[in-house]
Amino acid sequence: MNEEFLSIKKLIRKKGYRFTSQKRIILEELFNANIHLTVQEIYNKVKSKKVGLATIYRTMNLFTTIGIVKEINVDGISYYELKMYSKKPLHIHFRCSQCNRIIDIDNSKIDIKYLKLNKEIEEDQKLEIFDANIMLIGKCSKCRKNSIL
Amino acid sequence: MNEEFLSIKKLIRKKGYRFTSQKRIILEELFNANIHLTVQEIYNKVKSKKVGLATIYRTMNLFTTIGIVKEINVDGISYYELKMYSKKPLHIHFRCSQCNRIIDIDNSKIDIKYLKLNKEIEEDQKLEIFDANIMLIGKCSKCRKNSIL
DNA sequence: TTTAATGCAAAGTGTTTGCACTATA
DNA sequence: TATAGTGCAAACACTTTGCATTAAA
Repeated sequence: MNEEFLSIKKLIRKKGYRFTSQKRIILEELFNANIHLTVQEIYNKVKSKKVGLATIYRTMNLFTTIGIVKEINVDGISYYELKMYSKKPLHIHFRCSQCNRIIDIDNSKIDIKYLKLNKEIEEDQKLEIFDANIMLIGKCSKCRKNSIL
Repeated sequence: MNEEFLSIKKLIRKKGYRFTSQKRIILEELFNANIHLTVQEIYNKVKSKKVGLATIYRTMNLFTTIGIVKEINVDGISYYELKMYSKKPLHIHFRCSQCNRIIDIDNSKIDIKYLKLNKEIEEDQKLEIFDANIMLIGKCSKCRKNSIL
């Protein structure tokens, strides 16, 4: 069990919740996946281990509230990904409208520019930004290649 | 009836759909509102005019497909706003996590910077961006003031 | 007149909740 | 051992769909 895992366990306890075997199993899946998962996807992975669907919903809501995961919503479906201890403080998602794949835009130079832009918005509008959901929609490199062939 | 309205009517016809009284009524509400509306909000405004809920769902799906409206999804609920002929080609939404109000970030300087950043992502990742959903989450100026008092 | 679009109600899908039971602290 | 958390099924909220009817072209 690694350090990050242990400190999440500690956080759950500190907030007054019990660290149940279900929470551990779900958390392990989030660590393994290291990408956004839907409740249904998590359920498919853990149903054999006697974890009910309602528990996953409840757990993901709890994890979102205490800041363990980040929720992004696409076409009415929620995707969750580990937020704490992530190397990426903010990141940009891209959805291909052709193959519906969701990919992360992984480029720290762009992230930094984006964070600067957020700062600018904060000053201009006199507000505070805690978080950002950015979903770009377009055609991914694979689908572009295929349409040329 | 203004020019924009007429060209949307023309577009619907050109795409092979009928311009029904229901589509006209819904379109009028979108013009009046000039802000994101949910299906339920539209329904409350038009139910007295004999427009059914299912028709609004069908119409909003059609309008989204042919590019008349833009759909943004917040916590699983879809909001629609007129897209065509809008002065703003892209715009950034902000949701206050305290009062849950959604506001538009209206600043063309920021929009231009954002569009440039999109160009950069396109080149970096070899993809094409058609559209962007940007939702910033934080505390709005009003709630910030109130929490100081 | 033809047939796309509508209204209604039923079905579908993702999520939440009440309650008896289980297991953590 | 006390009570938060769970599994299950029922309830919920938003959305889609089948079908008879209506109205646009």
